[in-house]
Amino acid sequence: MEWNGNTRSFVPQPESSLSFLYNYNQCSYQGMMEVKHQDWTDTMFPEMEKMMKYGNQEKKKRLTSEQMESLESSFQEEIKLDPQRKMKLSKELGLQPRQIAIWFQNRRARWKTKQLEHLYDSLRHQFEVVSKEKQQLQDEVMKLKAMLKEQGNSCGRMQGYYTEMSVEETETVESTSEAALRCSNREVKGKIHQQLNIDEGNCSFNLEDYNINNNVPLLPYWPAAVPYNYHP
DNA sequence: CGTCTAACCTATTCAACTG
DNA sequence: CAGTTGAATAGGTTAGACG
Repeated sequence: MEWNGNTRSFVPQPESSLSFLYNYNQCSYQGMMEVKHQDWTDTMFPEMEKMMKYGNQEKKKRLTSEQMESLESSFQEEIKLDPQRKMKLSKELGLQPRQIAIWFQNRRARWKTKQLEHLYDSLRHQFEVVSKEKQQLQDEVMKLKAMLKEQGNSCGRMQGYYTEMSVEETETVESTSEAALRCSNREVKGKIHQQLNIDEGNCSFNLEDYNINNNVPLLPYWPAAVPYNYHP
């Protein structure tokens, strides 16, 4: 099948009488309805599916850097592809609309994977901070307990009073530190909830919106302007 | 309300590329 | 040549149009 002069090895050129089956993308490019490849091959032409899979006459080609750049900048503007933009890009880049759609689909998948990686890093960092806080507070409680015990021992006459006080104070200190921990945990939970809510498969925002609307930036290492295939 | 269709998703495949 | 990347496929879900 021809893709802008590029070809794929596992989809051999058909006999001319059957060429319409292989040119469904061409049809859609001319404004006709897109037909899913699997619809034709799986349900109507299983033998042809074999031919298409195991034929080895054509080569799968990658997009040119110009095509990639253009698609990338379009993706940065808006991660979803509306039909007009698809047709515009298709004409500009000399690619089939289906190719444009697939590129955006794959690009969104890569974007989401990156976002999850950054979310994981961010949450791990927050967890480390909270754990450190917890340890510090526990150390503080231990120190205060030790101090109270020491005071109790050195003042025999007031022992009963201090012993009583130490229990109360200990409880106060412990409840204060626990409250602080609960507060921190709530903050983290809130952030998790907030960030997991952003994209459950239906996102209607662009990258800029995403960065602005979230307190914890998820793209510090992968800014909108940097293409996904950029490796410094 | 059920059916159809288009667009989307995730998971997977496999050719092309790379170290 | 094994591992990685990315274009494309497979199969499922969902939303909207329509009778």
